[in-house]
Amino acid sequence: MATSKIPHATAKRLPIYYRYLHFLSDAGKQRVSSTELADAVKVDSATIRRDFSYFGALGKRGYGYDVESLLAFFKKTLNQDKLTNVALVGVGNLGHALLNYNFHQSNNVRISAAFDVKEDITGTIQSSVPVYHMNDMKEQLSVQQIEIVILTVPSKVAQEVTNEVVEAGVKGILNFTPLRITVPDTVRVQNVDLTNELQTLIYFLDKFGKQDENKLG
Amino acid sequence: MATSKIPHATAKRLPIYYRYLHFLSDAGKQRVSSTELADAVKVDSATIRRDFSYFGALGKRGYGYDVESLLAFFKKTLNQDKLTNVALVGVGNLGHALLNYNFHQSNNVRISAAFDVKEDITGTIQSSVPVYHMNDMKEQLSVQQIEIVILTVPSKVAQEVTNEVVEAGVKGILNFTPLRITVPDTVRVQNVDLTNELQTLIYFLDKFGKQDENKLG
DNA sequence: GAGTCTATGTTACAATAATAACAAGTTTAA
DNA sequence: TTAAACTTGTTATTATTGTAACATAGACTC
Repeated sequence: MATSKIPHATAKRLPIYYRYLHFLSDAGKQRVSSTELADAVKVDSATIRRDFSYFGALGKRGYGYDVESLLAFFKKTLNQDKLTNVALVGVGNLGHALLNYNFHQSNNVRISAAFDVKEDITGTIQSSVPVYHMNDMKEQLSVQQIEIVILTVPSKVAQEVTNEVVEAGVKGILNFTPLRITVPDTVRVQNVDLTNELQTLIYFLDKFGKQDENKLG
Repeated sequence: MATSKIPHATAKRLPIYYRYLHFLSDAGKQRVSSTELADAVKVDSATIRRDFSYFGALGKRGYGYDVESLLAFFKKTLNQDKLTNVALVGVGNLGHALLNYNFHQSNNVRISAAFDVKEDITGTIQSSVPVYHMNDMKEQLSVQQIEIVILTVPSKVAQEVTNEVVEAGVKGILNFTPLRITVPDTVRVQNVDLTNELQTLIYFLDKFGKQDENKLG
């Protein structure tokens, strides 16, 4: 099957396409061209056509892509046709915000359990999500057959907690801690590093600034 | 100057190196090798040496890198030696979490102003940050000479607000909205798309799952 | 229904990034 | 002081990603 050798770079763009198709569909648009898409998602039109072509001929020459059928195709490809249950580990500032964050809106994802050590919230329901004590994590993850975990614990305990969720059979971790956690290669980690993003922005900004100065000088 | 042609991929890794050097310094370590670093930050040791070499010869053969001097070098390179003031636009769930998020801890960044339209929080101070009304945004951004903005507004108004901050002279936007905003090419955008990250993770997970099945079958 | 127009899918090319390999300094130990 | 061990910096190689170009299939017009 062709889908087994989708380039990483392509795979990362699929959700972006998917979301914009959703938007077009909601707006009642029937067809869309790669150029139009390119403008909206800021990806070169040739890249878009190339990305799509890995999945076969999804469009029609001289016409473009049919919004509904393309949307349906990506829905299936991105597993958006079935609900994915995930767990949130660490209900601090960021964790709380993610509980409220509407992953479910354009995304068929639900946070079905949260875990923390703080006695004042364990046993309660936060933003419609039950919060369990970390002691019960392994059991709950197994029972609920949760394969994906959002990690928002303090970095001090990040590796320790990671080991635990891996033992519980988790296969994917969305890692919000600044640490690069160690996992067996059957487990996939996606890092979201807020500080990094900001620092990178500052770094590039400064470079640009200097260039501008040169131009002026 | 060599620093003007640092590859993008390298630049994105600099903050990761910086943070780990910080950790090593705090732990009192004197020296570190590329292999050791590689293990901690999950980047190939050759890649690390290559990355570093863009900035000149930072290490010593047969010895490794001196933690303190490397840290000092990156501190300067990443502009961590001076405080960067940023503004937060949109004080919703995520915005609130980011106000509490400790950017300042290992990062010399401070959120010095926040903006929103909600009358119940404008004029108040949230997590030690004054919240202004969106109507005063352009003025405040200019007065406070803020060049970087964290964008956490509803996607509906994302482009509109973007235009405004750009007019106010902002040069970098950390975009948390799922929309790919349009800016002049003097402005840099760094996208942080939480839904995307999660979807990408789900996508890859599914592919791996299928592969495993094949292996078993 | 023939001709023009349009936008895909693909092929060829260019740029960027990652990895491997190793020569050349430095350290360390004897 | 010498040699073995180590680790960088760099060069050569490979892999990945992005962009350009265009032939081709199909849509649209009259």
